[in-house]
Amino acid sequence: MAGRIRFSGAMHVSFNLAADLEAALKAAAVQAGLAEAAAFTPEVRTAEPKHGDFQANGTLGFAKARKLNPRAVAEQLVAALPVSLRSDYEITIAGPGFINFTLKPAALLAWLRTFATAAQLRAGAAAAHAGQTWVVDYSSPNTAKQMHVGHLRSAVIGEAICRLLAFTGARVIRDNHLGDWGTQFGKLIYGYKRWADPAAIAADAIEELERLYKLGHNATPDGSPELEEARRELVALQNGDAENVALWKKISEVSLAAFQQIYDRLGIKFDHHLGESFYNDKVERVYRELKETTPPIAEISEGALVVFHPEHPRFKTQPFLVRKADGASNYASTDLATALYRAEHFKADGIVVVTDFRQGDHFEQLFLTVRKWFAAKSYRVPELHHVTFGAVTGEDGKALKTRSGDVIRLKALLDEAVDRAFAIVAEKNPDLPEAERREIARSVGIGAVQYADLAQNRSSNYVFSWDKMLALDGNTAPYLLYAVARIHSIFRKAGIAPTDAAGEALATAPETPTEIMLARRLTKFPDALRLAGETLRPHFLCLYLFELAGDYSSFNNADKVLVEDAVLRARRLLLCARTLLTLETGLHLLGLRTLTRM
RNA sequence: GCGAGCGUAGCACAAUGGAUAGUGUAGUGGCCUCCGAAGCCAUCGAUCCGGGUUCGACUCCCGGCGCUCGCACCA
Repeated sequence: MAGRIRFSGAMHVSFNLAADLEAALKAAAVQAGLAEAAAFTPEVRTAEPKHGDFQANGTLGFAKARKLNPRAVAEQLVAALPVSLRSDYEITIAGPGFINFTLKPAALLAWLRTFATAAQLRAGAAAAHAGQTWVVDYSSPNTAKQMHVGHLRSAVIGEAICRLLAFTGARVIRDNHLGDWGTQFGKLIYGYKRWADPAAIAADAIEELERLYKLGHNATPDGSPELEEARRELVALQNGDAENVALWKKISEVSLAAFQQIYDRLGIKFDHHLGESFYNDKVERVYRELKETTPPIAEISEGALVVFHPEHPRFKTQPFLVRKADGASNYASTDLATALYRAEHFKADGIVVVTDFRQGDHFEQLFLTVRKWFAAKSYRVPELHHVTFGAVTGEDGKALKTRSGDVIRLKALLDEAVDRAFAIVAEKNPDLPEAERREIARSVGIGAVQYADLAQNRSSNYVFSWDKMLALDGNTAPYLLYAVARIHSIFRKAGIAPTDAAGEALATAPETPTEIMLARRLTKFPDALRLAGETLRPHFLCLYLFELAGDYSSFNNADKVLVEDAVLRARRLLLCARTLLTLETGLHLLGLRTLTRM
């Protein structure tokens, strides 16, 4: 994949230019005969535009550690770089010893010509996870309950991660790990059998199930005979009682149907819905295997089966409760069984679980346990990642809770987003047909909600506010979608398709400051993909796309595209086409739908 | 009590140990006989406190302060 960079002559243009520079500088260190050249890491990074396209920082540390002059080392390295590379970049040594690389216009043009389609971008990016299988566990709501704003982040972030992994070469398995088993079903069945209203179920099943759960919960206080009855319902369910199993299945079905309506709006389609119930008969093997290793990984403590991690400062005393004292399974039991299933059945190379940060301890203990267990049994250990995010909180700064009574439902949030977007479309573009305005409002409104969640990295909590989540100005989805729509508009006016490459042959290298700025930004897409994919943090891609849209807007404002001069026009149309390609590809990776008009 | 995450302009965020800490929004001042003003240009304004490591610290380490959360049978 890597290989030497060649914009001229050999006609090979690499996708990830930073990676090529890294390799070239490493080779140059050997070529230049530097002492301990093998220990030299160039540390090539994308640079601030004012400094160039890429910068190598590695000479500073390398030189200092060996009491050499960093600038002199940098000079030697640059002199040892291949001629082809030196003809593609302006190379300067700056400050204490940074090596700055700025792509020359001809090299920019060569890169833009080479990566002209989504398939070509994908082929370039696919090396990162080629041949790997990744299971992504996200959304994972509890059945019989409404999805509320607290469920949004896992769904949106999880889907973006799936798409990023798939684009960078992985086979991705989307698994919705439903909370469809456990003590709450005893109370729900108790309530259902007494107070279920068939008409209400037909109208809005989840609404009715929530009402029945609350009734069941209130009717079964701690220590009451009613609670004992609810427990018997649960035991009956777990022992395969026909009536309760049928009821449970119905609850799962209507819940899933309701969830799917939300998923459809967010562009999410799961491959599997293997909830906790699926692992009910798979926990015995977990208990057995954790006990039969030498030394045993799990032990009995206070009647429960627990795992301690003596090497860990906290988990040497804080137990991981794997089986309850009454013999019942819990969250840890099913999660252990889940990890094994994913490793064995899906042959996962990587497992990603997307939940809020409050479950951090649980997953840290889970992963520690899985690694020991798999190692002891000689199972292959997949990469294990807990992707965390901060909780969405209410005005009081406390986490939003389902029982608080004033939850904001996901459906209502999405409806509100679409309504707000519709009001703006109607105002800005009253001439569009009603149906198209509705369609635009759907993409803009839902996209704004998705983007608001994806654009920030912070795992700190944020206070829920309609205005913040539904903002349509500034660094938001509408800004990016607007740039896309304007580019489509130009191609409509020009009477050619953005993918029509025929006219591109005339295009020359970028010349004006805004053309060059835009072209340089386009070549950074590989690095944004790499960064977002490696760290499982989609906000790096958001940041890149926002900057790209900004550069495009400046270009669009400064340089007219549809001019008489055929060469100039071709040059600018090429930039428009590649910007469109990159923005659309990137936005689709985030799970957004793009528009040709808005 | 033990532990984890977070603390950056009025507000909301960014910065993969690098150069003069970037953006949005709010404020101020400009730009539509010119491919879409949901836009562009300019300007104002910030790293919680104290040490340390480093050529270089918002970032890493130590000690405080503040907020949120987790710590035995919920998920």
